[in-house]
Amino acid sequence: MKKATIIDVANACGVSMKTVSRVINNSPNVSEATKKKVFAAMKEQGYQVNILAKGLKGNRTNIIVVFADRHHEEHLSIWHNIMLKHLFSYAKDRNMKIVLSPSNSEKFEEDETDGFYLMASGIADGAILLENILNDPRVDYFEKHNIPYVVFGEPENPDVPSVSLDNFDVGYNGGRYLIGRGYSKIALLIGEQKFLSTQLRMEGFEKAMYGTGAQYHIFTGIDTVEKAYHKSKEVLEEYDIQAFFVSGDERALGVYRGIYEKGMRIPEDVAVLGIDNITLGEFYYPPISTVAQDFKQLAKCCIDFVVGEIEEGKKEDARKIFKFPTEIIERKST
Amino acid sequence: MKKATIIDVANACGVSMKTVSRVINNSPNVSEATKKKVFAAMKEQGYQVNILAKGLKGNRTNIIVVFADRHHEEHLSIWHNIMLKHLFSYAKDRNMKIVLSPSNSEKFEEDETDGFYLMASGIADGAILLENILNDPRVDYFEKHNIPYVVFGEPENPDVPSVSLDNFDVGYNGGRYLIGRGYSKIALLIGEQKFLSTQLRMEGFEKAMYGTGAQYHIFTGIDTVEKAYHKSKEVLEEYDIQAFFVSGDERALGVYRGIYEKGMRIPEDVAVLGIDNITLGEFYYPPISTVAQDFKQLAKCCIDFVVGEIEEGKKEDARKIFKFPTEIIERKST
DNA sequence: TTGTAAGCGTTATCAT
DNA sequence: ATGATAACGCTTACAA
Repeated sequence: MKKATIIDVANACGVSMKTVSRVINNSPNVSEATKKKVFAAMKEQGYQVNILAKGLKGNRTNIIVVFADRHHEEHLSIWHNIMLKHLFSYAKDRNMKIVLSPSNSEKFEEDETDGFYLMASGIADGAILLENILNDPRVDYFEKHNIPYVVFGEPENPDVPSVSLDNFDVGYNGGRYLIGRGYSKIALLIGEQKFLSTQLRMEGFEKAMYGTGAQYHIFTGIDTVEKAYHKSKEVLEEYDIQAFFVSGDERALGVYRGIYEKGMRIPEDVAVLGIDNITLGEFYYPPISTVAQDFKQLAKCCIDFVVGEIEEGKKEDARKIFKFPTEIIERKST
Repeated sequence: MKKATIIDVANACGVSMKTVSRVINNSPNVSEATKKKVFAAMKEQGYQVNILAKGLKGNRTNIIVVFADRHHEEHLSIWHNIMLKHLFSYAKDRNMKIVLSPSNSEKFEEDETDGFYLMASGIADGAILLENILNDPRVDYFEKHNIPYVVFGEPENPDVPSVSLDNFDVGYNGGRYLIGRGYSKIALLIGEQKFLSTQLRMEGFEKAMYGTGAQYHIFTGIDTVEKAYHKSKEVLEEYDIQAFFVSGDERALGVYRGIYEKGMRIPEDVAVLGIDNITLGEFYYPPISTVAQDFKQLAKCCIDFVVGEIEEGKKEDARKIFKFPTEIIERKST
């Protein structure tokens, strides 16, 4: 069955294609009568606007692409699930379509298989980059071609529009909280040090430790559940630790296993504090205390920024760095 | 900066646009010399094919859309993460782009925000529906418009191309395994009964129990971690249970919590067997035994089927129901 | 209020 | 082996 075009609809109700076009885009100058006729014919024929044709003319497609990096191949985490949920749902409120596409920052230009191709063709009006890559060449592309975008993550470059947690605050908040709860021998398990977010979290944490007399150890490069598991066992063997502060609730589950395998209890023998507040964390045993982020607000901010630029164009003077505070959610692991 | 078109490239090297088009699509009749020239000009100008224009001409875009249903709003689970990872990665091998889009089977036609719009515009060559919905109207759309697609999930209708686990086998395998391990008081926690996959798993499970003298209880409607948690506590209060068989490793984590909160141990007091083999399951405490599916093969099958139809058209006589066996992975929870 | 014609970037059909 | 020209479905001048 062939799809109905604007011309089919026009013929069906004896008007020109332009009139149909006007109705679709609800231009002001159409009589109510013809409008009715046209709508009827559209429904009758199951007509749907062809975004391809619309986009080819350089018009808005109302599509925003979310790029999830495929650096580690294992690209989607529980964190992504929650973020995407809010992204999808808020985009709908803003009358935008969202698609998720994998993309590799390293060779997006040659690779026809890379989701970035969608941008080059004008299929999408804007983009959200999940995960900030150092000196991401895609950012240059966006800038060069004046495409609205925002990166989610700690901005390395203040000229890049970004939405992120206040990562210093994450480390500081968590550290203060643990000190406040009376823990004074703490291990921080955190991701790769090359990321600014990692560095800031570390700095915040150290600031919180400063002057408290607490003993602390920082272990970087812990970016998978598996590494978190192994490292936690190692740490428990070598150090006398009262609490783990783990960057990422998901990874914290590995730490739970490590602790239990050492025959210790949570929180009686060792406490665990996570980061993120993923839904699943409430069902760990015991439910994990965590440095929570407001996913909904974060997602809203990303979409609002990009849609704003799509609708009103880029403005030189506009604010483009957004940092959000975090909040401690105390459950049973501390 | 304006994007380079085929005409820009053509002018740059003094050939016609058609010749450039030939080079892009590597048609046979082009001399090596011009081919070289054209490639050079393309690189020089940073030329990338415009999928929009290509698609408008009715040609292949090499895009496959994966639809994740937004029935429960919380659409993406850990299961999806793993499946998507393999879908993305195998699609790349097949030289296809994949995008994920949310879509609601109920009102995909009116809702401009629904990812289904991508299909209607011919942006994508084919589709994969994750999660099988009863009498999904989108399936009718695909059939009517002759669009290649496959649904992942137990086929309710044998005319619908589908890829799924052998769900009877899932229940049977798991049940047999538990019996074999000596458990004779078993609770099965499983999703909504309206789904055929649920029914088949139940049937398989009951078949495995049949004649063994085992006592078993089946609880349906357990489709979230939270429900699994509450139900497990309830069950432990009311019944004398030796093992839980939980549909979904992710939900099984809730059962772990329920068991521990009752002061029991896994597997000494109660065993737990999951389904899926999600990566995280290895880091539960104790690591969960599970009825495993071969995600990679499943993903491959989906892509191969859809790409096959895209390339060779639909064939009436072709096989279109694919069922895959499962395998027990024994870890420490049983 | 409505219609006509040109063009967006590509590929297909003819020619040469 | 290469090139001119017409589509594809839509929007946007510009007319009427």
